[in-house]
Amino acid sequence: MMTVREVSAKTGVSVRALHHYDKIGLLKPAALSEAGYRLYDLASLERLQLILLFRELQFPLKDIRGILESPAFDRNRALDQQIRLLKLRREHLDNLIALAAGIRVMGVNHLSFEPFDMTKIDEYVAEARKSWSDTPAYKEYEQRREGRTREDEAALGEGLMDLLAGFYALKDGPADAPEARALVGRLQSYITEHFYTCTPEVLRGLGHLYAGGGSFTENIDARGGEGTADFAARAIEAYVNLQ
Amino acid sequence: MMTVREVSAKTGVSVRALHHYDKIGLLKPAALSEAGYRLYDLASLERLQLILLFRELQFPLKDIRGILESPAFDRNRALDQQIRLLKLRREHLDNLIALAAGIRVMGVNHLSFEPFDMTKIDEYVAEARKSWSDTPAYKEYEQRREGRTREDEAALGEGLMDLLAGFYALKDGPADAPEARALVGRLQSYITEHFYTCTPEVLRGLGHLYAGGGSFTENIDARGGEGTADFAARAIEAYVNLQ
DNA sequence: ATAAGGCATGACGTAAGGGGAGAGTCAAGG
DNA sequence: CCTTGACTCTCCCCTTACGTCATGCCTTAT
Repeated sequence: MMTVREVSAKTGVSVRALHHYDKIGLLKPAALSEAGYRLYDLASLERLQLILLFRELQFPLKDIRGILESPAFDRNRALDQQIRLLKLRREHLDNLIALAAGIRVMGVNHLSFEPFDMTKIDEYVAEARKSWSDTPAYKEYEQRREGRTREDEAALGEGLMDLLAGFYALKDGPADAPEARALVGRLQSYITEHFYTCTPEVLRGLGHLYAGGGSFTENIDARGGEGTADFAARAIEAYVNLQ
Repeated sequence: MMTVREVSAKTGVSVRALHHYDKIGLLKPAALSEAGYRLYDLASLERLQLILLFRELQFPLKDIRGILESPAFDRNRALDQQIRLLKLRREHLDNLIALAAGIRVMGVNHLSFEPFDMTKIDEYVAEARKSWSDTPAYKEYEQRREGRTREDEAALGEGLMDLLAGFYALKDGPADAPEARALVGRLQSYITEHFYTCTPEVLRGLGHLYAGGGSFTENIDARGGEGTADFAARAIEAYVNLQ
């Protein structure tokens, strides 16, 4: 667990920015100390890395949050888009270099504004953004998120984590045990009720997300116990297959 | 003469941005129509091109204004710096591409924040900025500009242009005629009084600027008449050489 | 135990415009 | 001559992503 200053030193992100990211819900600390100090873990760093990658491409922080929390989020697809965008911007820079060099040698007469044209990049950004936010599930999620305060959100998150932690007690039984299936059912209802309509497909996606070895896995295991996320994923898989 | 809309179409800069650049004195229209419409000419476009080049590198608009108006401004030096900076940024992008690709194939375990590090670029920017603003003449100029309103500035600019236009009447005589030398003297006093201490060296630099074929030349000739800027430059040269 | 430094919250400031209101202006057609 | 629609002007408030204090608690080393 690292304090703000340590994270800042490791990542180059200012302490103030971390405060900001916390406030807008983009990067919440993994825990709070007794005194209310923000404490971050490796999962936080991982998420921060992705945040910086999107930020580097001028994505609005709100969008980054939306993307990272999207039920459709797929790291590899996101990275592929990032790479494509970065390459577009590199091309853009090449054009600018050529322009500057052109002015340098040809003098004032060389008037040209195409190199400043960002429409291609902007279009790709818009397209990428749409590809993340255009699913009905995401729109629903966004909409519901509107009218909630930060406390509401925290409480809802707690509720979700509590449900997930419940898988720990069952993790030595079969993934399709009645208790496990019941818990998955409650999970699905909870998500549908508070976040977005949780279809079997979405549920299956969540299962993969939970067991994927990333920050979700860590957070869930930190709450329930080692293996919780993995069992939850298997229980979800079994549940969906038996629907 | 083009209206805001036309400039916007040609350059991709929004109308609102042109308003903004006008308000902060970064790019004033070449003229105003009867009704107060902003009218731009080729010299405006030329200046706008440089503005965009600096803006692309995240220079604050205030700094861009300072640089373009600096008595030490040298387009070629500026362009060389721009090219260097653009290349640094391209390197930065290359690093980011490598990082994204690395995460893509190596998964979550690949935690690294160096590619986000901008200190090298920031340092070069700071250095470049200093190289423009660190001359005593520039500092003086900046300081005097502080306490003036937009009207003050416009009036002072008018006064300067009036003086320069005065060279037109003398342009068929010798560059070192007594009238020409007197006018250069008044020009020097005017600049020293209202802008910055106009040493002979600075004066010579201004002469080159006026006759360089850029926006200065055009503006001066538009005010005085064809050949005004060129004669002014020659008169200044003669004046300085005879000091 | 006392000072120094880290941390928190809150309020305000900033840059570079965006967006819209309300009003004047210009060119073309009826 | 008048109207209409497209432009333009000047306020003025809004936004994003933080920077910058101010003020006060927390923690740690001496």
